[in-house]
Amino acid sequence: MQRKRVTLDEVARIAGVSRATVSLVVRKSPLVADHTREKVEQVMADLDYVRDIGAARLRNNSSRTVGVIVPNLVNSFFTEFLAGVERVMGEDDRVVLLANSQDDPRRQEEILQRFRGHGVDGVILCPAAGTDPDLPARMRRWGLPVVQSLREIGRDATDYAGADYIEGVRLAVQHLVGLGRRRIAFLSVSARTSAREERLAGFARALAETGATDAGIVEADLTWEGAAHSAAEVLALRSRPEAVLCFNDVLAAGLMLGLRRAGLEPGRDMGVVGLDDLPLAELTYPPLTSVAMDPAGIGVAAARLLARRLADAGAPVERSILAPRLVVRESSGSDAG
Amino acid sequence: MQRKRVTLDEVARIAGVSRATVSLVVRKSPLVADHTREKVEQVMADLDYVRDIGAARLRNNSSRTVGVIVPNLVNSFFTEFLAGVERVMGEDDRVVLLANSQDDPRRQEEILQRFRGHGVDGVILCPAAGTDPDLPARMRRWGLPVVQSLREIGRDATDYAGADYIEGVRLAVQHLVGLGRRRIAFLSVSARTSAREERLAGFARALAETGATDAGIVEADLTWEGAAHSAAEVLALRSRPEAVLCFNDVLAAGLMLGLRRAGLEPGRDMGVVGLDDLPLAELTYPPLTSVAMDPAGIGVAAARLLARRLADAGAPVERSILAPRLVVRESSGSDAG
DNA sequence: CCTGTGATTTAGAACGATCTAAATCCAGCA
DNA sequence: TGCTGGATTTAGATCGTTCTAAATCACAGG
Repeated sequence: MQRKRVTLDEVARIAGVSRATVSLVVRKSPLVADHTREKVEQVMADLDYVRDIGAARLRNNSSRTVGVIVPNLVNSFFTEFLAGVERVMGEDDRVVLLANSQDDPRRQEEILQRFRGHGVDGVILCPAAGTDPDLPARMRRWGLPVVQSLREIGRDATDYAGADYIEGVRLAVQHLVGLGRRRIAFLSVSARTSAREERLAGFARALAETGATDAGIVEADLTWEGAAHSAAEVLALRSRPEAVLCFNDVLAAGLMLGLRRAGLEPGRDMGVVGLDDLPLAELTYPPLTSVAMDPAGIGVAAARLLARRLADAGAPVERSILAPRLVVRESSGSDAG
Repeated sequence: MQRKRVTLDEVARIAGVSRATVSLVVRKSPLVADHTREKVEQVMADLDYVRDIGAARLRNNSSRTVGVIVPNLVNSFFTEFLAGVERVMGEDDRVVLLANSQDDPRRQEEILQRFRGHGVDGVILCPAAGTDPDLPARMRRWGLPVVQSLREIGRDATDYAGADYIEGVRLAVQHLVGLGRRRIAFLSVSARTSAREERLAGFARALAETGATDAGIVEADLTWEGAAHSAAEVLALRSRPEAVLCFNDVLAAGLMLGLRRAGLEPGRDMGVVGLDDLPLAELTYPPLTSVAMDPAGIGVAAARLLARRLADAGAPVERSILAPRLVVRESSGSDAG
């Protein structure tokens, strides 16, 4: 059923040149004479020739394929990230192999093996929570270039693209303190990742800098339902917080729902700030104050880092950290309030 | 720099058997004797052998790779769809090549050529608006199996997985009419796709069935900002609608924002119903009544259809249409109101 | 001890490209 | 004419796997 492929050989035969010459034309080598090139290109167009990249890779070791592993696909943060990666790779005539680790290191391992089997040129990895710290070293042993992104295992083990979470948290805390809300709680997630640690560290540091008080740290599942349920826990904290800073916008939106169910008005009775500034932030009620992390930009940066590493395997390890930006809406409460 | 691959040959040499035998072991053929199999498997594990799927495909024509083309990645509808596809493919030890057409037929064409070059076994396509109706036929000529999903070019040209949009719209209209809201407007998108046509057709049919009146059709960009702006247009319709049915939840959320800006209370002053039931629907204020289309389930169905077609190229064309489910929240207004 | 049979194993040719090294072409010059 | 050198072109090996067809093995039966 499968129609037989048009091969270099056929093109060569019909164009009356050798296979090697056609190969040179395909690769746009300057070695071929103009009239030959034109003739060959004409034939390729006529026959609808499509170069078999797998066969090419077998010989020259470049599949123009990169793998991307994200821990989930429902949080639009990762999706926008992915869109950024995909755009750059597409421009560069590369193709993205996508896989979802579901934040499970075992699945992640299987995926990596599959990627190896497919001969990917490199991988952009957002490591699953609980990933073996040895992974970057193993990948190096495999000869598989990798860029970590959004999260990180073993600092400086590989190139890395992310946002400055610490600064992001600082912006949020400063904003709240500026509004007069000094008792601040943090709504965190349970999955242990570098992103979590950084945000928590940033929280502690920002409290110290601004002199605000730590009203406590509450953990929730990374779903809006989980966050909604945690509202009770937040309200039961020894010293009732004046504001809650949330690990991300999904949690923040869920928390606001939970607060409202408890009869409170987010923004007025309790300041709520998210992190990430997903499109969602604008649509909640009240609109959510958040810190934009530009996931698409991070994706672009990660893709560029990988492209650079593929071009030069020996380049020094590089980190690309994007600056966050505070987006004030209504959920943090107004100055007057 | 790139570590040399461990090949079948090496494994064979060390295990003291032939390349062919190792190949049989890799493919779990029942032809090899148990003690041989064990010996070879041991060596493979020791050497960390990874089979080169590209080389395999070159010989046997199965890359265990499928391409997926979606028109965008920011709408979480497509992401959940993708997650469903990815899950099934992963279980089946296949890998997903992802690409984003940005609803541009030219980009889509480039992507398809790239996929062809990579030797994908098949494609799951959500055709870009404005795709040449001839595309399915061309793909057939290429010998490239395809399943269309979510949208469709040329009914019955290929396998198709989607939701019953017409029924979904009917559910929504019936619900609104049941609440006593009989003058209903439709907030649509501008991009011409089969999804749009179906929903519009469903709207007309549902109006006829229920005896509700068509308050008009308004078009917006497929962004929440666009929908927010269109609120004015909705309010200016000759006969002011009692409810608005929206092409999807993103538009519905934006519309509610626009209505509130105009001083109206969605749900009370104007019923709003979305389609798709994204996670977002629960987080808007008021929570959005919507029709669940189960995008992940559609993704699963699409993947299964493709797997089936790959197993049997001659199978009859099949359509897999999921039933929608109305999810009543508050934005449609209460019975009492 | 030879032969037939089913169970295993294998040599060697594919697959479709790229690479290397060498061949051929062609003008310019002695 | 014959030689030289740069510009083009090419033959043939090669990448890592699978396929085909045939070889080999082990053992039962005669």
